[in-house]
Amino acid sequence: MSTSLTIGKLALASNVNVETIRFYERKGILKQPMKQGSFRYYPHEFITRIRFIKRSQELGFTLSEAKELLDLKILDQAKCGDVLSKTEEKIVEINQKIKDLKRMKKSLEGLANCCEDRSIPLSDCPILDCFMEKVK
Amino acid sequence: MSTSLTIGKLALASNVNVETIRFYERKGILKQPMKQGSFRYYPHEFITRIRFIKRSQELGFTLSEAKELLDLKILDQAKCGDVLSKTEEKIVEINQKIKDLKRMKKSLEGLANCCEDRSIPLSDCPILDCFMEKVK
DNA sequence: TTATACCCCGTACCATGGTACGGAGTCAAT
DNA sequence: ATTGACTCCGTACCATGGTACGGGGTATAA
Repeated sequence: MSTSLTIGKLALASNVNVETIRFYERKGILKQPMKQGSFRYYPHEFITRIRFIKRSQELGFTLSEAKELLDLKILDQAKCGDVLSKTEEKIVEINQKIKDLKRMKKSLEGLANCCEDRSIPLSDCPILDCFMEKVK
Repeated sequence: MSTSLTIGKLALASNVNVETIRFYERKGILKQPMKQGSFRYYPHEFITRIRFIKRSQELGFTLSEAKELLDLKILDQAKCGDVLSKTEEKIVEINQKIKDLKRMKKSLEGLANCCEDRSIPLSDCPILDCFMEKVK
């Protein structure tokens, strides 16, 4: 039927691997589509769903978080605040990650400053001692 | 012998799991220690080595990168610059990650601003449309 | 000497996000 | 009707960083 896509067409249209779609189904992230015989047939809406999942990943959500968001989107029993809450939690999480990375970076920079001459033997250079300094 | 540690004592002293030490050995991150019979006996130096690995992880290095650093440290054929290079590469990598996270954060914040009333139904709220906006 | 705490090894399992493969079935066009 | 492309399912495998388990051997102290 013209309104349905086989898994291969869906994969092509949403720019993912066929195996990825099957993987998402096994994980319950995409719901099982109608089957005619043994073949899956997807409405075009699934293209949007897969793009939604990919977009969620780009925004830092895991697949199971993407599933939660998609469930809200589909079931449509949800309030705006439900998505907003998840978004705000993710922002907090990202802020924490940025903080951690900045701390690492600072330590690494301090470490790099331990060494003044790149050519001297490691044993005569304090860099590895700096490595073992306590975390700030 | 008093100068050697069994795997359990080493694990205790370096604050990791026994299984973790065996895992590091299988992965070649820690070299095989002397064996008396079938038992592993570790010089105290291994405590420092494991702490070094853990510290490397805290600084954002993967286990295989930690192995490379540890190899430099142990073989001691290395110049200061060898460690410095890896450190500088890691700083670049971390900067990229920070950049990515900031981009995500910005998108999420923009997304959060799409919604003015948390209590309205998701279907009447533009938040999920904002979700599908193109990546800036 | 015997209890028991520790250690051995191999293997399986966890999460995360997929990819790959092989043998069989099916669909569609020529 | 046959071929070739596509799909089916189950399972294994990849990386990353471990944890858990089970059946056996050993070291040590009372």
